[in-house]
Amino acid sequence: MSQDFADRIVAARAPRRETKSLIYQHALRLFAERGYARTSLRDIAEAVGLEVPSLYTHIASKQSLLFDLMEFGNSELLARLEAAVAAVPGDRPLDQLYVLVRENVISHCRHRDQTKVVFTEIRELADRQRPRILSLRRSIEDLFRDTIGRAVDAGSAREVDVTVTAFGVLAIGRGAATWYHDDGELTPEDIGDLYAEQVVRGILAPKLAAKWSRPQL
Amino acid sequence: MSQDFADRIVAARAPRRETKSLIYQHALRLFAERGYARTSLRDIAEAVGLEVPSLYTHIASKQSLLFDLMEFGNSELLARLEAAVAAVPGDRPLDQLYVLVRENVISHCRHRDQTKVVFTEIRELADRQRPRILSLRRSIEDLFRDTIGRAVDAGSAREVDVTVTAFGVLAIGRGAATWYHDDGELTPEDIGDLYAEQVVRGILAPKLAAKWSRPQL
DNA sequence: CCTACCGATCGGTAGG
DNA sequence: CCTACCGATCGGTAGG
Repeated sequence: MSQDFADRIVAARAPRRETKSLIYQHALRLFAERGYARTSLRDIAEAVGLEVPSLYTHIASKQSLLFDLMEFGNSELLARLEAAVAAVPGDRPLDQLYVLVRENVISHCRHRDQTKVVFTEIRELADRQRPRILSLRRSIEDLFRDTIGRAVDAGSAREVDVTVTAFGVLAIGRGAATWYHDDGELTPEDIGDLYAEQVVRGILAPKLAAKWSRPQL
Repeated sequence: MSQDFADRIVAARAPRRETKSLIYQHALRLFAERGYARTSLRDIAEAVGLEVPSLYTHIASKQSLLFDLMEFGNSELLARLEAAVAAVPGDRPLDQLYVLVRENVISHCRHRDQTKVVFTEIRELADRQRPRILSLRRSIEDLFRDTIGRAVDAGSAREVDVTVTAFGVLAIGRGAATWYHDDGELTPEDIGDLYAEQVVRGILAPKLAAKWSRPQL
């Protein structure tokens, strides 16, 4: 066995974290651009600067790569949203909804690749992997449902269908990821404020319409 | 050449319209379920009850099948939306917006497979085919932009960003296609009314908030 | 981390 | 509308 061969086998047994990170970065970008089914392991390997079999030092399969990206993407979004709600007192549900919608829009604009992959490629997961991702997604939906529900219960919002309203709000955020560009006139914060105000006014109790104004954050 | 062979060649030269229709029906369903890239011509042929080469009596290629479905889906939606707006006088832009949002939601709920394919598979089109589809999509967007813009100009709506608002409304409709089920409690019309009211109230001039009510259709 | 390789599947064609 | 077939590409493995 030559020195060269030995070095390469050692490299395979002591995988570099940096390489793994590059694999995930390029996989996310390529999955978002072309879709999971149209991205081959050859594409990913080439982007990273490896041969295909070398990828298997770092990942278990193409599918596990997708699963990891989807789990991280959903978890990160959920954490951001929970932090946003927690920053506003619970007795002001309309303001909580405002920051929730705003943070959701901002996150989707800032992490467009994550959004595209997370919401387009669910059907590509194995049946065994899917429940975990759906569960995370449901937690996000529940956060919106709960906040809207408390605004209704407090009499600050009209008696809207909580689930349908929540789904509409979530769709607006995902939509932003499909058209937002960094070189546009509006920042993610601008867009977040714009949608948050429309959503709150859309369900606001009419008696509050004249005096409601955007929360000072 | 046997009688049997001759019959089959004749059948190929005189394709039945019914067969072509079945191919498009099953292709739409399968593309919506699994995605274009994950649907093989073998899947489609099997669903229709043919062998793969027989498909080519009716279609030019897999890609042309997708293009035809996307062109039809977008054209049909545009026609429905234009009809909805035209049914309301032009001097009532808020009511026009209401019926526009409502019809958009209803159409997406009723034609979920079309929605899924039309908005997910654009990247699968050839560069030569894509402009035609993007042009149809832009006409739909313009219809919303124009209606919202006239509501703003008339002073009935706040001075919102017309494009961002239109994209939000369109996203809500597309979103409905992903979660609506025929066996739910709400009809497409219910959901259409719900979202239409939220959208109109969301941009309504505050001075009109107390007295605005859903248009009688 | 690489070379060499494999079975499966793909869209599509030839020819009748 | 079918049988027979093809070159390209896929995810992944053996072995060092």
